[in-house]
Amino acid sequence: MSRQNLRDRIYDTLIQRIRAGAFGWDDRYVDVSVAAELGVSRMPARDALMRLAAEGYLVPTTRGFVLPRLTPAEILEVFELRRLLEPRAAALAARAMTGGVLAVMEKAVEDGTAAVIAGDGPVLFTASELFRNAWLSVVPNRALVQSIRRYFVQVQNVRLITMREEHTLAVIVEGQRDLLAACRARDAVAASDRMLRFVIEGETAFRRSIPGE
Amino acid sequence: MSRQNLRDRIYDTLIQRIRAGAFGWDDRYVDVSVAAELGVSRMPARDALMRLAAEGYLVPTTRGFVLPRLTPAEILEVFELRRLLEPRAAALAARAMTGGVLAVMEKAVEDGTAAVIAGDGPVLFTASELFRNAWLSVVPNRALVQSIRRYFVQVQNVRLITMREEHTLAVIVEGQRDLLAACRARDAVAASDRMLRFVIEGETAFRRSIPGE
DNA sequence: CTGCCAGAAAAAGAATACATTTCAAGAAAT
DNA sequence: ATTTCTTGAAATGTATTCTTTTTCTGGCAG
Repeated sequence: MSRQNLRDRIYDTLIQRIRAGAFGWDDRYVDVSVAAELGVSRMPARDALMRLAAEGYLVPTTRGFVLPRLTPAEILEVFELRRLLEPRAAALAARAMTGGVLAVMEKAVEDGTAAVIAGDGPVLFTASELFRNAWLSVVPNRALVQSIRRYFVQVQNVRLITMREEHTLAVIVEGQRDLLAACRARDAVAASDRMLRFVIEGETAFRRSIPGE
Repeated sequence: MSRQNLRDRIYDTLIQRIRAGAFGWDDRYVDVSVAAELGVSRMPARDALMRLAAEGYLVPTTRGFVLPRLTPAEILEVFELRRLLEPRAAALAARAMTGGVLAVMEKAVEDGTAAVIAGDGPVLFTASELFRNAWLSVVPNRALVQSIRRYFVQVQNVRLITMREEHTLAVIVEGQRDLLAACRARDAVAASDRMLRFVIEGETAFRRSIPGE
């Protein structure tokens, strides 16, 4: 769905890169560079960057836009948010689940399972994103989904760290499989419970990975 | 707090107007007009307007920026978010409450009480905002606070509607008074419960105000 | 009288040019 | 050798101008 105006096209391009993890912590986005690379003038690039900053995906510095560097404490704050929002969202999704979305989720779980066996973190990362986008798409509360999406970039950044451990990979796919089962059964309660457990497991794994804790 | 760059100054000016209700439902903000009025060029005005749009204060149309017209369904979605987040936030605030913030809250409740007696909606509106900003400022979870702040613009828009009823005004101040008491006692449980009740009361009042429901 | 089409005007999108700020590297002085 | 000041490059902020898109209006035809 290519939009008409350059601003949104550049926004889409950049956010894809950020989500894909193609953008490092030491890299900087500068409007002129982005504009030159994508063959437009500064203004659309600037608009896109400022929008990304307003949404929390980037932070503006006096020397380019960079990824927000989160302290462990801030990441734990996000986990608290996840505990509050995602169980409910999963419950709503399970209740409103459709066959088409279910199929997408099944495919993602299959790919994720294969990735775990192969020990391939990046592939599992992509599959997780597909899985998540699938069930979020049927949640009948746009405000709730938007809130979840807003912080989820940061969740992905954390995953890139914690997913280096063998055990974590298995936990992720296991959670997805159970959530899929709950959605297939339209069981909102089971979906809620499993999602809460999933978030807590993620938090536990993260706490383990903090050096000084 | 006069910022350095024009963009933020204009942003502050416009958001004040919006919050004060000085901007009507049929009015439009156009960058050239704003720029001419405030004596700057189009770009800072444009940046400010786009930021306001990104934050949900305005919606961009092909003929200027206007106030968002939320459907009742969308507003109810926000109420669901509030039920999920605000009780927890209130609990955290009560536990972490400080004397200085408590004083601000007390002052806001006093002003609000006077406003209810005088039947002055706008003054209560301002007092509510002060009250809310006060307790939010001590919540030790910035991600949570940010999520709440993001949707709160829409809450305020709803309040401007529902606060026309006499009864609603009293309910708001009553809720604030109880919440203040819970915070003073550092009682997180009471704060959580009262906040949940408060949100539900607001939702109920709103449902009543919907014509076709 | 009504409906449709064309043209004008208004507003946003985009590009370019100009100004200001900030960081950092290097030189000079202590 | 270290610190501080100067200077310049890099990046952001602001302004102006041109282009594109959309809407409103007026006139013409059915």
